[in-house]
Amino acid sequence: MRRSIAAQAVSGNSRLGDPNLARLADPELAERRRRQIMDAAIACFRRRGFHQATMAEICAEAEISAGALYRYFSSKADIIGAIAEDKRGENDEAFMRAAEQHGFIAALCLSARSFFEKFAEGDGALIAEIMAEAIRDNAVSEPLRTTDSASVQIFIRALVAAQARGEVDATLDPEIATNTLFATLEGIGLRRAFCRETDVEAAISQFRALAERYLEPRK
Amino acid sequence: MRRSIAAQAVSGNSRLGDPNLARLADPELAERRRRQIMDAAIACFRRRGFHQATMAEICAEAEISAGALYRYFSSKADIIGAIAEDKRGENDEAFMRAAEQHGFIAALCLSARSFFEKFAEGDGALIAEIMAEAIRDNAVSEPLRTTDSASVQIFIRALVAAQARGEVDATLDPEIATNTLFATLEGIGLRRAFCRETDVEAAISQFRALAERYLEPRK
DNA sequence: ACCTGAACACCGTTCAAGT
DNA sequence: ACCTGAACACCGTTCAAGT
Repeated sequence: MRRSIAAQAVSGNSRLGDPNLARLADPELAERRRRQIMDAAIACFRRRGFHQATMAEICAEAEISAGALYRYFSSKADIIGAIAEDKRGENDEAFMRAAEQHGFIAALCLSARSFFEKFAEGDGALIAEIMAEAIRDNAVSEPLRTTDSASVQIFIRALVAAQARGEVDATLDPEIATNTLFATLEGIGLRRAFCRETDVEAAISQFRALAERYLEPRK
Repeated sequence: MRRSIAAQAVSGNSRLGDPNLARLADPELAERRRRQIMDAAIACFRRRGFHQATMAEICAEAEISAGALYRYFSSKADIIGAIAEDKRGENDEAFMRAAEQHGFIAALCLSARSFFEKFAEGDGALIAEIMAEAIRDNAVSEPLRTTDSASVQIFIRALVAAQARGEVDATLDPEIATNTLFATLEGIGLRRAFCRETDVEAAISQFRALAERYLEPRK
């Protein structure tokens, strides 16, 4: 998902304080270069993984020199952080519409599908690597948490609406429940990738069964 | 958890076919050296992470030369694989006893506690890195899956017993339910590490609420 | 300002030489 | 057989020099 420069400026941009990147004159060129490098890096990371892919490969793929790359990203970890930040929130709009039209659980399963499809396409290890890098490195996780929070807020709103409709148990704390759902989604995706199970439909029905029982109104 | 040489030989040992390691004469020395290297690596990985820790550091910590290390492990990934394999199943015995005495869900929360404590102690990134490495590299994941299967089998047996007692919904498929519980455990641990939430009690109650609702008998 | 690419520092792995 | 440690191949990052 491409994001406008305005959107970049609004959300937490970890590069603002970087002295190395402070003297970029043309913001449009900067955005184009970042996009160019990120696209190249995505291709390389998917092919070989974050730690296997080399900066030389990314430079070749982006048709740029190493020196130029480091004008726009301060490190390899910075690139993966930007990629992850960019990918999050892609499905938020689709989720919101689906939640209004088909209910919370149906919308949840729609998000689950697009998430599980990434694992089936072989992005599982990359997602785990991003996770590891984010847990280890605050510089990676901080901007990611900002984006994550935005998604969580959207899901919380939809969950509260579903509780008001009686679709979801009203005694659940909306924030905890949302975080739990996000956690189970990631957990199921990672575990299935670990077990080499690539059936997306099976993953969705596994997640759906869990979500339905968790969210079901008690009496 | 230290495992006997016999146990090593029984479970899937990925080194058997390695030509480099074929001519180890004294199996007792080999086991001692492997232990020595793994303990040193655990210390280094915990301090600095899998990719940050260098082989030189591990060699220094283990008081062994680089050449000697490579007699017992074929690569850095091989070491993390052996560590992960070694750590799995540590709690299986404790779980089994607790399941018989205090019921399935209580035993589950006991396992959850020791798992979440690892995250609180700062092993979250390492667990994610092991996950990533296992997803990416079959040589890492194969022995891990063997150990994982053994744990799953134990939990399945306890789950079936709990279903027979009416403690857990009998319509749940035991294998799917067990895998789902493992996935949610990992997912909650990783997500909380990502969010920098280190409260173990909160993690357990989050997991317990999910597990209780998921497993509760329907009518 | 923006870029290039050689140079630097470092790290995983190997291998000739020693006991 | 078991070990050492220098050497090798490679990679992330920097920086002097060019436009």
